[in-house]
Amino acid sequence: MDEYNFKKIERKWQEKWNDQSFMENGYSIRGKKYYSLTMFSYPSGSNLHIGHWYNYGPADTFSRFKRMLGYDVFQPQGFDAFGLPAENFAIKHNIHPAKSTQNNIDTMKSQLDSIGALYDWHKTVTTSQKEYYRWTQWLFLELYKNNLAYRKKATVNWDPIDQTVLANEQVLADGTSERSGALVEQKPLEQWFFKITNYADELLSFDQIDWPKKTIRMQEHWIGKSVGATLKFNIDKFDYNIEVFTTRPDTLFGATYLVLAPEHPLVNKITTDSQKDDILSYVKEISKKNELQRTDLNKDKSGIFTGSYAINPINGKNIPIWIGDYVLAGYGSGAIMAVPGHDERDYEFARKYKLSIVQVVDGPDVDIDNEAYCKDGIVINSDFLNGLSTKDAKIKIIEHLEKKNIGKSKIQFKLKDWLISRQRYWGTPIPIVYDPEGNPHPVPDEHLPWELPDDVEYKPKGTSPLGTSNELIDRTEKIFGKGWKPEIDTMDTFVCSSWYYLRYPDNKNTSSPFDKKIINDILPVDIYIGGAEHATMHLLYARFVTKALRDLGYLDFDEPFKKLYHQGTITKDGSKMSKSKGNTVSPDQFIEEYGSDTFRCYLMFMGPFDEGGDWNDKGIKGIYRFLNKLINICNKPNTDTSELKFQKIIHKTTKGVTADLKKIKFNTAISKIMSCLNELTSANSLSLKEKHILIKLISPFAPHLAEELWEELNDKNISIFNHFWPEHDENLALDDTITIAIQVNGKLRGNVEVEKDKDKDSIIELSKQNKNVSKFLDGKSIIKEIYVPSKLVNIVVK
RNA sequence: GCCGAGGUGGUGAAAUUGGUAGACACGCCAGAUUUAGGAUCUGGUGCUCUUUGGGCGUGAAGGUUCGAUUCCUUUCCUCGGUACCA
Repeated sequence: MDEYNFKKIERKWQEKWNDQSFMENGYSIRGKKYYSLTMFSYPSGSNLHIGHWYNYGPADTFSRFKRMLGYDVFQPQGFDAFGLPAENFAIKHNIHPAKSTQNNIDTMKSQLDSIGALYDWHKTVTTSQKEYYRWTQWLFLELYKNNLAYRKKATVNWDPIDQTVLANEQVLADGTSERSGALVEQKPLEQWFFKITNYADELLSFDQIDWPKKTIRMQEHWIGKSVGATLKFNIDKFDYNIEVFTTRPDTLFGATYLVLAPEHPLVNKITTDSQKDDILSYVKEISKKNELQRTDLNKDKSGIFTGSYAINPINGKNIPIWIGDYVLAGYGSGAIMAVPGHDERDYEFARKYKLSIVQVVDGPDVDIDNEAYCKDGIVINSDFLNGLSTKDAKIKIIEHLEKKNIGKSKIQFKLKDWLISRQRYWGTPIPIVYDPEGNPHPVPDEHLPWELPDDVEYKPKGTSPLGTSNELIDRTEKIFGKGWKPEIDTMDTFVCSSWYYLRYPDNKNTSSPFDKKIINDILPVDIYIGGAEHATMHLLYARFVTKALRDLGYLDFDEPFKKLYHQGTITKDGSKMSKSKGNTVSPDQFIEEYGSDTFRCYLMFMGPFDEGGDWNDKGIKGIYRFLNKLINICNKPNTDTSELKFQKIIHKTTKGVTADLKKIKFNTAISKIMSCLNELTSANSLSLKEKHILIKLISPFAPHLAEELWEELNDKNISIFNHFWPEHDENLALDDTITIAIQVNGKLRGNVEVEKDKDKDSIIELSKQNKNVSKFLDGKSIIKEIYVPSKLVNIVVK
């Protein structure tokens, strides 16, 4: 090759790879399936950013490697095309979202081509197309018919900017919307939910999957299982009772007051007249505060006495009932029994309001005058529980409570059902209609897809845009009868993405979402590569949907993604790239200057794939030099047989690169090839055999250049990716001589080069003779001689 | 606070059953080539000293060991996640 004309080469091979007949030429399917998936993207209309490249480029390198190892690699790509940005864009520019989305997809697709990834484009999906959302609607109806989708009035997270409801997962810790940044409000509305809580326990089992530990931890934490008991407290002078959940029933004798969440329904009913004013103003004050402000109260809990007393069921004592902001309405029953002696929060509250603290657990480092004792120990001051360990006391008291019918053991989850309705336009319509009495009915199959109407007023005004569509209303009445009304909410886009990986393999099926046999053959996904930010949303929803469909008989596996890998984040000057910070780096100028192969290699060379790194403009040059070096080496004259030392270098490199690639260690794999090329520069000539190996080693990293060199030096019409990955010859990969390090008292004093099978004694003898070593031995007595085979000798002297 | 990951040259980083710390690359220095610059090539490049050699060095302080980036204890810092879940 004369010069590295990457523009020409890259354009040429991107076209050829899109030609299915070329890619099938010489390719025999080798029977081992490999489903390699990256998280599909939202078609935004602007160019690909570094994040896309850092996800898709390395993932493609791994897929190509797997293909060359003989796997039948399935690597699809598609578009998560419903969602707010398209709708907001439509509002702003007055373009129909369907149109702008399609434009964006076209741009995005050609952009994706520039990465040069081997995508099975004939298996693509676009979630906003009716050919796809028809089956998202099917999914909804299947769940609905099987009691896994339901409607209820709920206090929900309302985003006042986007004018829609958000899932809990979309509300950030500070109480703002993940999307719009608005402070989220609480609003009671009729909403659709998926019953993900039915699967809470099974979702906690990660036995079958190879996922990053931190992601598993996050899901565990999100699901939040805790084991304890619920118990009922009667209220003195009232006919109500308060139910609480506790993980420490063993400390019931130490419960000295109850606390209700300010929103608890009994608050109004049990507040005594003397406390009414205080309680009302407190509740009012709390309700004005948003989530952020309430969390900020962290350090300073507040509360008010209701004036009423509950009766501790275990000892009959009257204990005051308070309301307090540290009790959450949304967890458990919204009420707690406070055991200040053995709970930090209750302790703090009790101290502040001078409530009594009773110690009921004893342990080695108890200091009840200064802090709560929250550890296990021996139960005291608790009548029949005295002397038991807290563990045994739990069992015993639950038995007792159950017998007396005042409590029972209970497992509580933090996980809530998945709220899927959205008051927005650009999403999958919920295929439900209401009869004149207001009862919901599924839209029958023959009317699916239940199409998204066109004649809507997009502008958000607090009710769903679909409500403005005359067509939808007419359609509903025409099909179902006068007085029938359509559901006007659409689905959360996470519903679309919860099953797209099931649709790829059978994307053109018009009679079902997918063929069971096809799916069972190719799923689960063997490797799923994407950002860690989806840990508790998409990845949890997808697991739920897979399990639900399994139980409904549509597929036979338990988990969608066998192996999960999170690529790291590429930062700029130490912080995340974002438009608002103005620190984004566009790949375009680097592609222009160095080409796509160089760019993607550089991303992989920067550091470990799962750690990401900080972007530096300068380093990319080294990769460009490296690829040019490869061209120079391939340009060297051909000989029949390469010199032995060069053969050895290449086999050693093959061994190392293969091992690194299997471990997804792209950075070290590339550095090994670099070292290899550095050594090969001194060769006057090389055989084609060695050149072929070299090109293959680089091919997953720089696929365009490799194809071009391959075409030049080998098969004219068969892609290098239809050939097998090279295997190294172990004998050639090993060195004949090895360098042994010589230490005296653990300090390096010299080296000695020996044949690889030299015996221990003669190596030690040779070491002692080393000039620099011997001077550290003079006049000393040798205490110990340590020999680490093929590594080092350590002589210990005194 | 809790959970997870991490801290190694001027920079990105290598180094795993504990065995030559800094591979590979950027940058920098010197040389070659060039009218010059750029590009390319060759050599050097952890710090330091009394430099054919030595001392120090993987956030800090201890410990185990013939030998520690690696194992143990204590501690500091950074990043990601989470946040009163009873």
